[in-house]
Amino acid sequence: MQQNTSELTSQAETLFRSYMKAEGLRCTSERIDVLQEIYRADTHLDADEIYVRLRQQGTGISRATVYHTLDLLFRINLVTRIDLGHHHTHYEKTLGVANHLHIVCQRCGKVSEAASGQLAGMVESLSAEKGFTLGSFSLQVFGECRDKEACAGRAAGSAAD
Amino acid sequence: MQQNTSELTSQAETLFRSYMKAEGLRCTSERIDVLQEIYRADTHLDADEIYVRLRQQGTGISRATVYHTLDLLFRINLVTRIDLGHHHTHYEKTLGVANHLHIVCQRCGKVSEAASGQLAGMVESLSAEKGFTLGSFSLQVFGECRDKEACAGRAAGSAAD
DNA sequence: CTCCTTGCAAAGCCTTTGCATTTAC
DNA sequence: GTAAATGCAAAGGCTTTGCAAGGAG
Repeated sequence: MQQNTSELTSQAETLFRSYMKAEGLRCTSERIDVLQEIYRADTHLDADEIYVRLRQQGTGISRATVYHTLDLLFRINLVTRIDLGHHHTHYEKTLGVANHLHIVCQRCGKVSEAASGQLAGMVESLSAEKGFTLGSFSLQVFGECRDKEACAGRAAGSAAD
Repeated sequence: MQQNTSELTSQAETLFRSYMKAEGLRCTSERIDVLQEIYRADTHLDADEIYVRLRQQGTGISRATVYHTLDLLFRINLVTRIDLGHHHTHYEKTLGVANHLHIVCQRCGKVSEAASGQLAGMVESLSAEKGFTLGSFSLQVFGECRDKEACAGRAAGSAAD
């Protein structure tokens, strides 16, 4: 069911190229770089993390382009926007992982994930009932770790982005 | 099943007072005002909308206090934070409406809601499996209105907050 | 060759913070 | 009376924007 990373990445790239062609937009190397970076990652990233990673790889991309591209990729549903309560947006791939949710501890800030195909199906049918075509969804759960020791060991808010 | 607004508001206020007492914090009129404003509303509001509404009612509250209070109310799970893709946080009451999701059209910006007790139950049990105590959750669906006419009639992005 | 994109730097906007004053308990 | 909370204004940080230069189709 779950596909591997490189398979997903090339699938995303193929889709991206066809969307771009369909809309008369251009496949620049910067856009491909951002797309690949998100699909290579196995977790959610924020705009600056994407920028820094690309710069470290020698790409001369600018922040403005990263933001522009992220908007574009979100619009065509290749990336999903999520809000982990850190007051800035995080992004993650849409393809291949569209059935999970984020569990954020309000005490220590740790972010866990859980997956459920049943959940995805339910979201899909609720959207359909409302006359919507589903692109992507993002579900955040705010609560507290039951394991107080592990939780208390981390500073609130400063934890895992 | 669904409770009326004033009932919910007083329930929230009672809970608020007991939380404050338990933590040695104070029940100021500003905090009560913010809480009431959110529970009176039948939709999600952003920080500035809350600020403006309270000022219009003659309250001399400041923005700083609105933000502080929103953090506090979120921490004790009396309000839920949601991200509708507008790059700033929206807030809504947690009590009485904890089982719904937001459906955001990426073309026209319209926000619809759908409710499902089954969904809430599933989120609850997924959280429990991961060792988490559920406080609140927020689920946003991004997609497109199937009714193209109604959708095209609104400017993208600028619509319903 | 044309028009979309990029990149820089500045502007914008939401949110947080420092500190003196006020206030709940 | 005392610690907590408010309010103001300034700072902070993420994101967007204007415009000239560059590049894909």
